[in-house]
Amino acid sequence: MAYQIPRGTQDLLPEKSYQWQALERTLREFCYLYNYDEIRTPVFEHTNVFKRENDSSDMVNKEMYTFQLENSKTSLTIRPEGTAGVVRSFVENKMYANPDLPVKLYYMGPMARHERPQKGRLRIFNQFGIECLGNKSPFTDVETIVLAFSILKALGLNDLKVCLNTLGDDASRAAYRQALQTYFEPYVDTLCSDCKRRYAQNPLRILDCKVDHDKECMKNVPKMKDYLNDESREYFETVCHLLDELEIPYAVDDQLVRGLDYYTHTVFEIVSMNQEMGAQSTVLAGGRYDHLIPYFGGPEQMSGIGWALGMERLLIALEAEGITLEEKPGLDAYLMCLDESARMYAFKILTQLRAYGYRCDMDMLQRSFKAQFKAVDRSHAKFALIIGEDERKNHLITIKNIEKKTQESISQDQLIEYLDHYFVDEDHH
RNA sequence: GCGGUUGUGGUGAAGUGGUUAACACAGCGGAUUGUGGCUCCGUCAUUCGCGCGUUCGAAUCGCGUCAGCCGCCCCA
Repeated sequence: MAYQIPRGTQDLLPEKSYQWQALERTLREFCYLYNYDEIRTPVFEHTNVFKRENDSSDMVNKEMYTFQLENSKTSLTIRPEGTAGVVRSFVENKMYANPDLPVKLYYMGPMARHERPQKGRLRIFNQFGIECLGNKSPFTDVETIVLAFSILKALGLNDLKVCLNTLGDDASRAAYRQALQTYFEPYVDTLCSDCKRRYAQNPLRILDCKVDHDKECMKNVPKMKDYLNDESREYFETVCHLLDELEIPYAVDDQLVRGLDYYTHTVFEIVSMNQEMGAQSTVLAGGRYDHLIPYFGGPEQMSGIGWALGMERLLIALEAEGITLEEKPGLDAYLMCLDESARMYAFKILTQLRAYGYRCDMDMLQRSFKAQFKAVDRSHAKFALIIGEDERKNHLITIKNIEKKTQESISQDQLIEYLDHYFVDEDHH
């Protein structure tokens, strides 16, 4: 093989494309219902849109596809996530001036991260996400979670777990961070090498370390909730209360620390509990960010919240639960051309059928009668239209109902009427 | 970035140093010049991910490389 697709990328092949279209349709319908509008931002941005000061995440520091063209000083990065570009656009286009805040946006498209591929993880993968910008209210937080949960439920998923936590505001977080460092100080030497690094950089990450998870020192770690100031605690309690009111099931998980550094207050994840998911079972994740809009030059104090779902992972979760969204639909009719002298006649009929809105195709390989009939079967056509020398001479079409195995010859100008009768009157369409 | 595992036609898969690379499915042609899904016959990989090496001889052995899968890290 001379050419092959780059590692960790994949072609969306025709047999799967109907699944994707059905998924995209459902996502758009829900956004329409919740009054979210679509935004499309570039697949690459200036590198500093993603690489922000103080960001310690692997995604930003080790996994970005960053490039610089030979004759250019501009460093560009293929987007590893959707939020930064959307917030950049929100500010750049002064959408914060919209009288009706929050501005509610959704996006979908490919993201690129240089990671080692495995189940549920690709180097180019597709995310669908929403961002709700310019309003800070527990109702807004809950609206986004309800939207997320409703979409996954509507798609048919059952083995779901909604995990929820709060990171508090800056003051709460700083206090907690300090408390963790004080707590872990005597234990630093016993922690894994990654956690030694985390201890200094981002001690919150020690909490969800799998290596150190069962160690003695993990039992009495300080809890975030004990370091929340009143405002942060009340905000989170209201979010929980509203979810209870709406009967959205969730579990508060105080070990939940999102990977991206920009989150504040509410963070959440929806995980598929299905055994077949492999190690990457988080299907959807998001949270509130108080600092991103100001960072990009928008109004101080303006907050946003959003989430993203991995479309490939979602499709894995659906498959794991035996859910097929949509198969390729069969043809209305397949034209069999039995004699080359009749090809033009058949081709005109094909074109006419399409002009009338019928989904059809014809044999182009001059195959045997038998082979053409097999093609009819493979196309799952309702009708086979058999056209040869006799039909052409007499302006006839032999039409065979595949399911009923009945067939008759009709005149060429009766064909549309014949099909309309079948598809419209008998409601087979 | 680290570890494990795999790589033979459109698909599944045998072959572990010796002239023509099993077999099955799918495809195509025919038995049955215009009525399929059954049956039978025929046909379908100058080539075994790619490169280099060992050898008289390599799909089979060695090295390298690329890729798939699974896990770690991390994340959707």
